Amino acid sequence: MKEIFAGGAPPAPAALAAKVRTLAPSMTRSMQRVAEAVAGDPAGTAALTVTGLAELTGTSEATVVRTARLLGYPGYRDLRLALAGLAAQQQSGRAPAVTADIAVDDPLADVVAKLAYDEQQTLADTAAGLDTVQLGAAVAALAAARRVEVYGVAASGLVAQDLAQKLLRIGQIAHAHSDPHLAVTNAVTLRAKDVAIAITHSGSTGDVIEPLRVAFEHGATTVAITGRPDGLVSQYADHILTTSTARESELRPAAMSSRTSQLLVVDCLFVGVAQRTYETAAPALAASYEALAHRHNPRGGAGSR
Amino acid sequence: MKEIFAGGAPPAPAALAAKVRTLAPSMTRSMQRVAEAVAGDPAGTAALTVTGLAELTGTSEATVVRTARLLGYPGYRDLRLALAGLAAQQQSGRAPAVTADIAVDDPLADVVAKLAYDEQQTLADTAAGLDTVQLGAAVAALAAARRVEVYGVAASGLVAQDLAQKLLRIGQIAHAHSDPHLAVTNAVTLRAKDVAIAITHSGSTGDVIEPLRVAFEHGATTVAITGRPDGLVSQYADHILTTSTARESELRPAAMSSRTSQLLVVDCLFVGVAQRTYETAAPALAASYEALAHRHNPRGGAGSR
DNA sequence: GTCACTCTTGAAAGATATTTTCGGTGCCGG
DNA sequence: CCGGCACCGAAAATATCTTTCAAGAGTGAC
Repeated sequence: MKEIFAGGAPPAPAALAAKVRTLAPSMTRSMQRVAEAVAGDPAGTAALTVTGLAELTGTSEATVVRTARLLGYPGYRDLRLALAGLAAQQQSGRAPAVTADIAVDDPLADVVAKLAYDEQQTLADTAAGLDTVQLGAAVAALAAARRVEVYGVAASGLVAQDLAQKLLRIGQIAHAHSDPHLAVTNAVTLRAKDVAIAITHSGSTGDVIEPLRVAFEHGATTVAITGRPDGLVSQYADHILTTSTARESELRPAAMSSRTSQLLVVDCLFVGVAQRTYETAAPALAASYEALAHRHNPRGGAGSR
Repeated sequence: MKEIFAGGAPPAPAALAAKVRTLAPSMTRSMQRVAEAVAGDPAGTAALTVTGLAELTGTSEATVVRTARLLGYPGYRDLRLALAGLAAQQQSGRAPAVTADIAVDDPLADVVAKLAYDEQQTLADTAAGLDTVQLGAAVAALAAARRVEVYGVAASGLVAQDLAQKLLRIGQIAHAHSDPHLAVTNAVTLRAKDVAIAITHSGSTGDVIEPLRVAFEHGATTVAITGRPDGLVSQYADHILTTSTARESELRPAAMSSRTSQLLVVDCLFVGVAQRTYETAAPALAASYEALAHRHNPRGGAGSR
């Protein structure tokens, strides 16, 4: 046998190109061709079988295997695996361009990446900026509430509904209102120990502020979820939960990231309340799950096929 | 800042963990064991041959190959290459970061951090697993649609509304339906060139499948947004957009992460359509913004104070 | 409870891919 | 011109992967 030397050094990940250069002089012509192909296009080479690579380089399988050995791998199979790893690394290496804004001519793959990245960023910002003291106070109020009313319009209206749905599932009496008139009508009936929550990104949506003001003046505990803690809505809020504001653009309306941010806050509220009222929340969650199970058609779903 | 970190949307090989989670429910027991081993230790399994992995998981070679196929690879060889790539990526990009589940006695700060992290993870998984070809097809159908109807109930109903709201803002005729009866009634009126979209995490929500089926049979283009691409809903869908499935727990209902995932898909659809119909979408967006401006009380809101 | 049926599974045969063997070829120096 | 030597590739040998097939497990109907 030829003696592989190299002190039995295990497969070299990224150092492969360097190794090729180092060992090139000690290689025969055919092996150099193989090594060159490998170093030049790891990704492409990783897709080939021994035979394929042999043909590509105009050599034979035996030579390919010999080259792999010389590079320090037990055989071609292992070289190929290392190559796949290298290719993946190179791939992930060049992909930081997602910070750019979304353009009209961006391919869909870029759109997906950028949106995902932006929303991840929004989540991180929101989590970092959320005041846990205020959150704790809001959770305490909710956990002790006799009744919860949530106000929000448009995109924030959906978040309001989401919160109400969640609270309902853990046995709280909660409703969401998108109709400003009905919301005010509803707010009038609130008393102490009731909780009113207003959700508005701008902090200045009159249709949402108004019911919160009424609730506030009737003695209910009020919470504002807003991206502008200095907005008008805060005047009538006992507890203020701040959502983050991400940059927006023509193709990325503000509603998109504010919604993500609001939903995280809502989730935090929900989990917080569920923790506090665990005794009743857990069975309620289980019960609602049970009750809905039959609505999901088992065929083609559960375990089959 | 708190450093929740994120790491943008990972490329193709990284979709593997997400894919395993998505497809796990539709796997047989033996295949699940294999998938688990693969997802749990990519580096370790990449070093094994079919036989080795079969022995490790206590199954047979055939099962290993079947699992590889289910995960979308032509055979075990290719899965192994992907695994090597994934391992290399994990190696270079640090942070496996296995966050613990949310406990009843977690302090609020932990709850916030865990929820934010989980949702970030969900976003990354969704982006990685989203089929841009299917997405492109769905976008094309929407852009050319005469009318768009979106079906969803409960949590998915809110996502449906979100999509409808967005499409409305760029001048499309879109509506969301949560009432199963009305939804079917509505679906009957659809024709070719109309688009129907069903949103269901389980893929087996009868109340949502039914209207989609009707729309499908009436010649409309149908799209399913689901976490279970093998579910019943897919039978009536021309295009299937897969959302990711995160692990859930008692205090973290599935609805939470599925909603995050669904919303990302919806956003991608929206931006895609906006790009395609930029000529009409841009002015429509601007106009709707203008029309709502006066609803935001200037005092204490916009820039003052 | 039993039967009929489908789905799941692994053993083994079959097909590919990789590694090894072995002999041919060309290049030098004598 | 000839023998020695290193290099190389065809083909055999081996390892690995894929497919087939029949038995076992589970399930629903009656």
